[in-house]
Amino acid sequence: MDADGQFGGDGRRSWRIGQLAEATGVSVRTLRHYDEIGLVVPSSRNPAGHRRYLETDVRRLHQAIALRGFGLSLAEVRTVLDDAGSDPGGLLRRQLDQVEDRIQHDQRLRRTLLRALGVLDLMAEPSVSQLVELIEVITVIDRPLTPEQLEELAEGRRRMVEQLSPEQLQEMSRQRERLMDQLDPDELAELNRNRASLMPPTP
Amino acid sequence: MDADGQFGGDGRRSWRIGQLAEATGVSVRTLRHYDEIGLVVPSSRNPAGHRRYLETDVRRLHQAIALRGFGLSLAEVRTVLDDAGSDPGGLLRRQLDQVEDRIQHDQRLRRTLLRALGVLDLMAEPSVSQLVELIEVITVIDRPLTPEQLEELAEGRRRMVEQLSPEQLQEMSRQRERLMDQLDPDELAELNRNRASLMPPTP
DNA sequence: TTGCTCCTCACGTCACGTGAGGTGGC
DNA sequence: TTGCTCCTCACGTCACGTGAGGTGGC
Repeated sequence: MDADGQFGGDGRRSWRIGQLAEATGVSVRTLRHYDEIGLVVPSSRNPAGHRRYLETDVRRLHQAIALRGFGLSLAEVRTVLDDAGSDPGGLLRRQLDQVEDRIQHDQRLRRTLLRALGVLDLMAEPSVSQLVELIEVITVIDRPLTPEQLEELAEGRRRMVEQLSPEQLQEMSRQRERLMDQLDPDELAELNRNRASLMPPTP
Repeated sequence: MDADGQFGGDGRRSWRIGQLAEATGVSVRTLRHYDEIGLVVPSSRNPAGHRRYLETDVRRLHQAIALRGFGLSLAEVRTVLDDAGSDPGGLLRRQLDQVEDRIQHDQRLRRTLLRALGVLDLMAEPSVSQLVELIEVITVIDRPLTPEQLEELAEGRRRMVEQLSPEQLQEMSRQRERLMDQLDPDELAELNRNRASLMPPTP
């Protein structure tokens, strides 16, 4: 039986590019790319020029995929695999720093988005232009709203509500419920805290 | 005084591209790029072809920068600013989902890196090739090490230590301290927990 | 013999960075 | 007059995706 592989004269298993892609979850194009840049070059080709990957190539590929998963660029992956006397502890340490920075940044972004969702809910018929103003308020000012801004929001809401038909009002409340339903309890709690924090501090 | 701006016949302030870049923190090239793709096009040019940004352009730019900060692509920023009847709540919601996914992914990666740093510390003279094997063990297997693997690590350590001079041993311990010093208390605690969890469960 | 897999170009993507070579403005 | 700022090409980056057009393998 030799359905998913092939054995050379030396008895060692070899892989076709498609089989290897399937087995590792990367694309055939990716394998060709790694070959092109010399990162993972198949040990041989068959007479027709088809790539034949041997065990040693497969191992190197697995290593490359793992390192890439650590966030290394392909150039960095190459220097590590070719061991340019680099320092593994420092390498991991730098990667750790990068991930932690990105987590920090994303957590700030997450809070901003939750805050924006909170304010959006205060507004009547939040049009995109209003959203954009809101974003400016939140990101540029990044402070609790002034009483005037709150009044402006409330006034806009009143004006809109007056002009809406009962059906439109119902639709709005349905939309709002849908939005709230999509938030998990943690997010909802944070959103409510944010909404409260938008109000200027009571003296 | 007209040192950092210019007023047209209609009395409205206009900005030169360099001033605007300075004020907003984006590069001049970025402003030219936004002009090229029609995202933020200056309202006019002076006779020599120099871009003149008016207040309205500056506002649009601020909005674009804010939306880009939310992780939108420039194409998405454009559709939002040009209001293709898009739905702001859903937009924010999708962005929130994306950030939360990325946070999850990065937190997993962070744990893997900490785990790898922990194992690295168990090894003697961690060469890059050992690091790479380690990575395979951690990412592919992702389970506590077997007694055999632990013994292999310990054996490698013993063999290395035997061959090292006292100076080399001292240098190694210095390096290890430096590595540990760079970790904050939270990370150290997690690393120690990880190191403990690498051992197979005691029956 | 027929699909299926493989091959090599080669252009496209995304958001700009980076010169090259030249002209206007204070 | 001298810098400084501005201008327009136009290629480079990064890790592939996506055809186009053709050939080998089971």
